Amino acid sequence: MTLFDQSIDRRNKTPFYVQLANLLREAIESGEFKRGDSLPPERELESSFMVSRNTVRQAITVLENEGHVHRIRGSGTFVTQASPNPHIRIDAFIEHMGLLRLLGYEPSYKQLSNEIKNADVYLSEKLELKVGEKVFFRRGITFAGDQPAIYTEVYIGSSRTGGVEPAWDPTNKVFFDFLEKVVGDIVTSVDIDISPVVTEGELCAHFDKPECSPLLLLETTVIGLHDPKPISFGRNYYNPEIVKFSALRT
Amino acid sequence: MTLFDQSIDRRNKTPFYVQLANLLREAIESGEFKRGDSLPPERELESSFMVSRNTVRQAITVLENEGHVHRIRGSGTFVTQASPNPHIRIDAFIEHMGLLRLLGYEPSYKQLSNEIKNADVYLSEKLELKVGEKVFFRRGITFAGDQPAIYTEVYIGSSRTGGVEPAWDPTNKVFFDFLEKVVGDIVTSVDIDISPVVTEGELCAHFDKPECSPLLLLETTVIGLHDPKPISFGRNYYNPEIVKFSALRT
DNA sequence: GAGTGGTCTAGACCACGAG
DNA sequence: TCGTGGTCTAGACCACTCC
Repeated sequence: MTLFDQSIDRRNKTPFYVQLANLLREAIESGEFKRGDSLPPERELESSFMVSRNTVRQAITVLENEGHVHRIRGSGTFVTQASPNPHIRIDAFIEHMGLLRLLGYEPSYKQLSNEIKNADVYLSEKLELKVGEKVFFRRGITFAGDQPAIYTEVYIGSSRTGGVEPAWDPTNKVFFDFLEKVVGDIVTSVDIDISPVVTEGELCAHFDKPECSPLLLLETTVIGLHDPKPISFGRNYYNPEIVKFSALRT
Repeated sequence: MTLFDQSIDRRNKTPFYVQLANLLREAIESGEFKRGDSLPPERELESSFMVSRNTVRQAITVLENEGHVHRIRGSGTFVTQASPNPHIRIDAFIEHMGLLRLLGYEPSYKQLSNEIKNADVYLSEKLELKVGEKVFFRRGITFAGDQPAIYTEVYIGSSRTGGVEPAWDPTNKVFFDFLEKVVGDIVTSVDIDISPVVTEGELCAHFDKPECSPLLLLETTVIGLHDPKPISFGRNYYNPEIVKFSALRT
């Protein structure tokens, strides 16, 4: 089944450009187009798939943003890479359970505590609220099988929940869904600060590691749609033996 | 000078959508549109700036990819955030000297060595060449003022340079230009693996830190246009006190 | 129902790369 | 000079949100 044996399903509600991007991606991943090969020119795809050139360009843009291809004006569109590595794109919008499942693990979550705190100076800056204001705090460990993979601390300002204590429903495993329900807002973006840290104190026990083992810390600020104030601030410590992150510069 | 006081310069060779994106970005950064505000609807921008709606959409897509705005179908386009933090986007295409300059430091580079090695198994996989094949190796430290900021090791397969030893011209400070000249290829993308490590042995001396201090390691594989084989593989250790990375999930 | 962003078309001309 | 991707236009209809 090569690329041109297939076509766009015009009755399918999936946008044409998404369908075409999928076909092209499959052709790349199946090896029909190898690294360094050029893709068929846009005008050829246009006539072959009976769509407008803009639609073709939209499809190729999808692949470009994924890092599958790059375009050279005057020359063509070329297959970049496709190094299938067991790494998670650090800019991917994925929550912890799904992430570990993607890496082939059986994930589980163990809650360590769930309390009400008062915001200190650092937190008040991160969540844009007053020092001393009530914040809901939850922390826990996500396991990959029986290995501790991620230690998480999350803070949610009580003003964002209307003062209501967030009820974590264990049947609802998707953190962002939980967050959206709790604050009644839609998550639009997550700011991430990346830093390396070492295990010390409590962290050693959580990760069952000696002192001074490296961990990756991602500090996440979740931004919502309706209220410009951050929805939550969290610290996520990743066991580098289990969760490996990657990025791509193009 | 508000947004609608300005217009697109049609004699300017800068694409209209770039000009419009710049105007919108300035309006956001100047505070004319605050976080959570909605941008003017696309059809209003279309008529105000006398461009087609596609061009307006292209401009807004630029801002969206930068994380400045996000779109909600049926509602509008909203200013996300532009948390002005002194962090470097990890997916930004910037080399070390420019990066440190951006952070307000006076950068300098000190070469530690420049040698020819034979590829070990790990390198042979990364550079896609045979074990034992000749590789050029260079390592050094980039300083931020007088503080060590980045320790770098770079490997370039000798087959990619035609066997010629790369001559690092100290007047040419931009690494990618150097790389492109050396291998006669165009850099198209850089794969990055992100991991936390701790100082040990030689690294302690390079960074003037005690053992077990955290460092961020970015392993970079540089991909070129014409030859699908990687151009270079490098290890970059960042002092987290000086270089802070961020990412954005949208 | 009115207004918003999302998709799509069928053209056009320009800028660049390579032969 | 020719083929490529880059930009741009002026429409059209759909899907969704909000009133």
